[in-house]
Amino acid sequence: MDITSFLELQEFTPEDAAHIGRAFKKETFPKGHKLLDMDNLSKKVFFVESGLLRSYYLKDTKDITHFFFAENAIYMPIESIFYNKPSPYGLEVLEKCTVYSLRYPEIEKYFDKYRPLEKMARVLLIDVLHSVSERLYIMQFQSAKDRYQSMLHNYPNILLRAPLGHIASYLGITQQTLSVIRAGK
Amino acid sequence: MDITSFLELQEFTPEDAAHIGRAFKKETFPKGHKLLDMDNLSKKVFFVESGLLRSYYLKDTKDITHFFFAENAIYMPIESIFYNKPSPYGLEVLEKCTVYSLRYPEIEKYFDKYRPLEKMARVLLIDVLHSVSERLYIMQFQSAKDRYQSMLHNYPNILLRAPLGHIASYLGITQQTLSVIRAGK
DNA sequence: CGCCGAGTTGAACTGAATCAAGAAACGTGG
DNA sequence: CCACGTTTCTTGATTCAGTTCAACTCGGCG
Repeated sequence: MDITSFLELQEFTPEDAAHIGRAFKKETFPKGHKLLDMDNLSKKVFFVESGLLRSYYLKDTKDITHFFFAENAIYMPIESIFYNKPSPYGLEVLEKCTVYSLRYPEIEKYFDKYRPLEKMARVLLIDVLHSVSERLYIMQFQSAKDRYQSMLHNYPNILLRAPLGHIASYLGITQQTLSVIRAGK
Repeated sequence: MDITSFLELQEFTPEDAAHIGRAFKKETFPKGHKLLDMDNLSKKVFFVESGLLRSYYLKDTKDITHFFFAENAIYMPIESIFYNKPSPYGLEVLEKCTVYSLRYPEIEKYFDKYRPLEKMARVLLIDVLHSVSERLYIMQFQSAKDRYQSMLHNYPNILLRAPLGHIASYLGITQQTLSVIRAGK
């Protein structure tokens, strides 16, 4: 879905949606491309039209997947945007993707003119909080197998599209363990 | 610290701080008192002047501490406030406490009149997001001993004030394990 | 004095990590 | 289209951190 259609679903009139949508830059990137490096300060907000991405970081020397972003997902580096600090997370393309991007300060300028935008920003923040809270719960109490089941339930499509190693680190288990689980008992 | 003094630290003029502060209800509760029951819908926002509280929920039949709240902390049931759903968390007094409370919809009414309030609400949300993210990281990668050390570093005072069982469930380990860790070696 | 909740300690068990190979799939160039 | 290296995935043996279960200690308090 393109960004204008997406905005139309968020209480914006078609005209406003089109106008805001035009402010974003549309780009296409190949598999393997790094949209953001780790420990970089960028205030860009990304909207994914198609494809698959992941945010990641290094724990000791291990590459850990922090989150996956597929169609219609939004990624924003909270640290950099609101605290003006480098974000520990990099952003990498797993499947050739088309994304829209715009720096947050530019978006902020539209807040006064387009009222639903500010609400949308807050809802987005709460959604992120929500998914992190859910993740915390899953990590704290579920066994490796249960975590896999949770993911199967919440993001079945990603399971089919992302490499096993990335999924394992996202779930906080080793690739070997995930392989065993997937083999089913 | 009383709520008016707290607000004065947040970009409010003393007059505005006093005015907003007066809208809150100040109450004192004894140890053991339940301010909120589990699975209840309440939109109250709490500011802790003194004492210690914890939010908690039941996992299977086990009582799990979700978070501790001490002096100057703010608690708000995000689920109920923003999604109008019952919150799974209860709120219990661990040490006799004095708290201020006001329903979120009332606070919202002040948004237009007192501009910094909206920003404060957002900063608060981001702070919560921050602490949950940090917690997720700790849970995902730190050993039981490291988690204890993290808590010793981040909230040394709570370690001294809360019962061991509550701290253990907060850290996602059993009381026995925590006891062993604390014994050092 | 004996009870009660809170904390400690130890033995046996277990889920998942680690280490170590090997099998499959994938893509790139000849 | 095949050959080769690289990346991805599977499988098994061993090890270890943390759980569970169960008994025991300690300090209040009726």
